[in-house]
Amino acid sequence: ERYRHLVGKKIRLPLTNRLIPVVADDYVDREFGSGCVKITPGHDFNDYEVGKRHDLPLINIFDRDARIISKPDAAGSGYDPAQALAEIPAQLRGLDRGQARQRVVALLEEQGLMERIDAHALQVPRGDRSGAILEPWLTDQWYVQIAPLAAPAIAAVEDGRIRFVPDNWAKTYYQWMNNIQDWCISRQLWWGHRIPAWYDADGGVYVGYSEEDVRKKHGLAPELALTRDEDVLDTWFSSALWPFSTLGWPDQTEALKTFYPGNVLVTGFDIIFFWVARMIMLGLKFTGDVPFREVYITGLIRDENGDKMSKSKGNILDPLDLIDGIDLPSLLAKRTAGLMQPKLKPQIEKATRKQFPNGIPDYGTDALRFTFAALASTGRDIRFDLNRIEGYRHFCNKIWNAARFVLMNVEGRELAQGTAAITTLTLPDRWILSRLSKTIEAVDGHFRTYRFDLAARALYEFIWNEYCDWYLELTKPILQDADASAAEQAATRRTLVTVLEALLRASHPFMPFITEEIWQRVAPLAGACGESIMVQSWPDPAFFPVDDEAEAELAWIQGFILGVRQIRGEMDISPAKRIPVLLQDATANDTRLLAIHDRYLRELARLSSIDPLPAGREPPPSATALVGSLKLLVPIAGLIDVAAERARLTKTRDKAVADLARVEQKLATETFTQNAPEAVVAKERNRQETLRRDLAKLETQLAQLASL
RNA sequence: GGGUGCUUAGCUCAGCUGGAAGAGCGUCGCCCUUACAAGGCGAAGGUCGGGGGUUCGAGCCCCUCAGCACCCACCA
Repeated sequence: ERYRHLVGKKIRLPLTNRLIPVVADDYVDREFGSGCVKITPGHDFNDYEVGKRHDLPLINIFDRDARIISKPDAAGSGYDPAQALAEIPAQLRGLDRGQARQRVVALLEEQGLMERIDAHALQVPRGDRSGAILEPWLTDQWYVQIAPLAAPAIAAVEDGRIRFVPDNWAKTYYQWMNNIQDWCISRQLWWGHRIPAWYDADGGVYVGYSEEDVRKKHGLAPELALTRDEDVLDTWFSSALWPFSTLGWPDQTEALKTFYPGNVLVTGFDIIFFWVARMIMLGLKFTGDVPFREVYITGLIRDENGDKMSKSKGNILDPLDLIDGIDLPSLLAKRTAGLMQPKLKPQIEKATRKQFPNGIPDYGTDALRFTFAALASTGRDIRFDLNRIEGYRHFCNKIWNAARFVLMNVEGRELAQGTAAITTLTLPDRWILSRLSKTIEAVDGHFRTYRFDLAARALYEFIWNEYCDWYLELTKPILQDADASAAEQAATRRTLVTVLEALLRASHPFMPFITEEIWQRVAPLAGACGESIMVQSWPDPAFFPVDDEAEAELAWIQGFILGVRQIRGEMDISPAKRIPVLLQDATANDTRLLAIHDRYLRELARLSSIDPLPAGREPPPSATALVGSLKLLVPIAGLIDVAAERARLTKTRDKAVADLARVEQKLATETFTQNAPEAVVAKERNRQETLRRDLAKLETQLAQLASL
């Protein structure tokens, strides 16, 4: 190696005249520059390590304002402070670091020692708020020895006394805890818990709860002057004391005994190290028990670009602004106020103008809250999308309107009471009660597993797609039909209210305000009493009968109506126009259901008539839909375009052909029929049959169209 | 350098123990049908990042490659 002959010798450092040793170390990249570097163990992390390996002295040349020292400083070790000062050229003393660096270069040039200067990019640490370059500086700090705290804290998660939800976060926790360093707990800030250490004039240190405690503990004379350490505790040390700050300690207060440990801690994954782990360590240390049983870890809200929201980046969304709305000028002012780096202001303004050209509309508290619940899936990033919150504002509106419909139809009218409320239930009543029961059950389950997104979705789907889209529509033929019996109408009204009241209670955790508002009017009709929905019990799924038969029958009705609607939609037939429908191949069950439920089909599908195709009669040219084996025919003469219907049927046929081919191939594979569970095979067989049947009907229909 | 996670419809994301690809928003048609046009009805749109493997069967399990993100960093 180039410089091997120099290792072990000493070099006289220019400017300071100090003799320094030449050492060899892997840290230096020999390919870079001269392959040599001057080491400064007192002011660089990497150099500090090198210095430690070669036993170099730590020399401090900065004061606390990062100026070159102008008087002896005790910081550092292995070198005489007075000599360190003496070696610094007089014209550098007291200079700011930046100026000092330039002066050093100038001095070297003056002395003819500068060969050349090459520009290169180097990585210097910067303060993340101010952007200022950081200078490592040797100081005395307080440390907590971590190993004795960490071991029990690791064990507590390993043996299940603490459970992370989702549980893969335990890995993150272990990763950190297994590699944890001793903890520097002293901070040079003016706000915080002060370090409980006192010094006497000779540098003696005494630690205790208070000065009084310290004097007693160490038998110090009252006249001995003590000064308390100026430093404060690390924020996370103080935070880790949270259970005790709130419940009391070191005394075993009543509150501590009652409420410690808590059930669940809710926090973001970025806080696992900072807060969760430290609370566990200190909790175990001081009480012997864990501070909580479960830790529910949420994702982090990010902006539309996926960036973490932060004040200094100016991409924060204030929840209040989403609730109440904010105009653009106010939003701009808010995002650019008090910036640590004012130069970012134009950039932030530009981005804000682009993203919110009209400010932010007022979405309301409920919409915001529901949105957060819906977004709380198991992922780690949540990209905040205003479209989502807008959608859920519409959902709030939907509930409001549904409630209006219910109140309009129920208030001041007769409701079924007692057994009549059960015995006279219509099919839609039985169906919606069954669906309600299952929905609550599902929401219940999702709450238990902290899947607020799935719980929110289950409610959303039930309320919008089942209660509003189907049930409310299905009540209209009954409530608005002069021929419907009073008993039926009363039962329907009862069910409208019962289901609404229950779904309000189920939705209340997600949408506290709108549910309360509506509940106040609905509760008396539902026979519920109480001051507020807040203190009502959670709906019990067992209270609403599950009725699979009703669900099956209603599915048939839906299939029928959807079939007609599809024809209508594809053929561009006005929803207002009533059309006739003919039926072919009706089974006994089809005929039975038709007879009972005819009114729902007529109204929801907007039909003028429903007639069986007389036996032996050739069907007229029609558009077709299948409900099971039942064939719906909408005569198309003068109504629709034959080519369009042919295209539509062809598409359906092609899909059936493809599906059938796949199923048959599957069933032809011996290994499948041998190895797959019977239920799965049976399902495929069933599907094969259905597809064959449908396909036959579709082919017939297509042939018929072709003959036109 | 070590670790963790992500990649599914134009966008934002679900998809539970492997058994026929889903939602919202957006798009395209038809509708102001007396709860709701912030709405109703219908439709289009995906070779589940690439490649291998295990399996009768893979969005899901294993390996590998690519891209992205985050955490820790004297040490892993």
